[in-house]
Amino acid sequence: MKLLTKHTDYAIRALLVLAKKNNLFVSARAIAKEQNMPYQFLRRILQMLIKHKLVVSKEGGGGGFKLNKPPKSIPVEQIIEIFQGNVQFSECMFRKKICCNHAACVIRKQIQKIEQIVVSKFTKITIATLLRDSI
Amino acid sequence: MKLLTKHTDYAIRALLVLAKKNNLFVSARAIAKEQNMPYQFLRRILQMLIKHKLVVSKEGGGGGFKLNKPPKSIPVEQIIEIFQGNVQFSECMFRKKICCNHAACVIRKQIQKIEQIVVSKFTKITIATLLRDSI
DNA sequence: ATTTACTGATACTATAATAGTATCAGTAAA
DNA sequence: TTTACTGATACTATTATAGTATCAGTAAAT
Repeated sequence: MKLLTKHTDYAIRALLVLAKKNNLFVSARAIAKEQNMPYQFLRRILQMLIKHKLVVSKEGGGGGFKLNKPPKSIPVEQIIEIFQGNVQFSECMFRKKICCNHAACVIRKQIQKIEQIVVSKFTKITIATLLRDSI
Repeated sequence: MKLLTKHTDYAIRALLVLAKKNNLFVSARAIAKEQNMPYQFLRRILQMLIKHKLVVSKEGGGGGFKLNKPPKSIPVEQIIEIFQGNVQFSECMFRKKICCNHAACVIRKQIQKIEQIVVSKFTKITIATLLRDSI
């Protein structure tokens, strides 16, 4: 039951680092070192975060990344969506083909309920709440 | 957020078929046909269910499988454990190595809470409750 | 100007998990 | 003795996950 992949996990930790440094640019190198993450892997993750407007970057020496919105506006749910796709409805789908019992499937309905709970939990957890808890 | 793999999904459906047929032996062939599952794949799943004492088998012609306990004593949580391993604590572990921030990790604590909720939900859903809902 | 510290973009590889297939040996009812 | 079944196990295909490597460009510092 792996709820988070490494992508998501690293992304959250990177965003927490940026949140702590407030409005300063922090380089990928510095984040990777502090959080003990593989540098090139982290860089790709940061590129994704830029594409989804969660962070902005500054090129050149002294450049790096900083948050593009307040930590309270970045729910973990959104980060999961970026790196793991839609949280709901991935069950009972198989290779783009909807499972044969789609409409009637009891199991699917139960799973959906649980997924909805998980989503609502992850929506309430934000970079801000994680930051608060980690201090 | 794939909560169930095909193994688990097929296992649940197979157990539902057996629950419906009550105390009669049903062959893997018949289950596979009714539920539109790959036959050999299902057979391996049934072997696992035997190993974990959820079903018993009868060899030879007219043989097959039947439940080894009442449907209400088979929570979905147990089936998940059999095919997907322990539901909890799989997060923040990476290749048998515990993540560096193990003790202090805020994210891990939040995930654990959510996992516990998921587990408790899946414990309440049993073959009996699914059967009831499907009629 | 040129070195240095950085990002942008993208191609590549390794490993593990998931899903599915195939085969042979044995059992028991018809 | 054929037929319909299970037991056991080896094999393959596909996808997801994780991680690496490289080249081009930018901008501050010297």
